[in-house]
Amino acid sequence: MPELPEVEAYGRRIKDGALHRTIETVTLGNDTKHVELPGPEDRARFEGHQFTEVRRHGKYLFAGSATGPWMALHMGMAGSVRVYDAEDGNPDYARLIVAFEGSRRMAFRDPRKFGWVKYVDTPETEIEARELGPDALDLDADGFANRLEGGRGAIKSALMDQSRLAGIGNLWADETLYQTGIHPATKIPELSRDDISGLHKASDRILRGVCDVDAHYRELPDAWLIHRREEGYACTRCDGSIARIKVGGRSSYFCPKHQVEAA
DNA sequence: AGCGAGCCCTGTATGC
DNA sequence: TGCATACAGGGCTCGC
Repeated sequence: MPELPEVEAYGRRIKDGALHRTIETVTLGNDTKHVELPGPEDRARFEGHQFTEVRRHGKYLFAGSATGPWMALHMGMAGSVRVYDAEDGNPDYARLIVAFEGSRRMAFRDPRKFGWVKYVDTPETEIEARELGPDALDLDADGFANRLEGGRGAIKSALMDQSRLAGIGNLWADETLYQTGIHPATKIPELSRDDISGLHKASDRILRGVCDVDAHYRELPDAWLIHRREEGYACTRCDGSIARIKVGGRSSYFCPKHQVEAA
């Protein structure tokens, strides 16, 4: 689940339940052998501090404060954040647990172990080090077009390229292309200005829409692709049916009838 | 530059 | 029920 809107939802959980509470301990959870997590010294840096601020850049989440340490989190393919109380017990697949004074807890969960957590001085240094592009929701139409400029490859790969713009992954790239009527393998130079502007409008609308429902997919409009990412399902925009191809090595669901590749 | 392949590790769904 | 296989929303590295 962890693309921009899902990560935004995890950030909201922290804001709603874990801010302005003094951190007592940061401990490892279960089965952490293959998970990249802060060592004892870095974990200890958080003790006595509070998270007063949560920031998200693309798919990266940061919790910290103006004067204290920052915790950077990346969800990988299946990670999530949960805020709960000690008496509820730690959630499954909890890899890192932040214990605040009282009983409040925050866990980084990651069944597939592709995610990570680390100590960072500031979010900015981490964003810079990873060469992330601007957050997808911070781009206006011109900015969006500028970030795609110069690309010669498939539009879907560019939308998912975190150094061009940060936050869009496989799901919402497919959704954006579906709603714009553009084939995922279309080369960028073949797109018109209107195509690019349409992609910007769609991605903005989609990402905000998913944020608005806290990434609860069932609350999204019935006509969206998200509800029919299966080969053979009926398209909601024409009488085509959903197909799957590989673009940039990733499964891409689309409607071959209304998402036609330029000749 | 951009692409595909391979890889990281594990849960879930499917087919036999 | 058990077992094998394919697949999953991310991202890194390598070689062409």
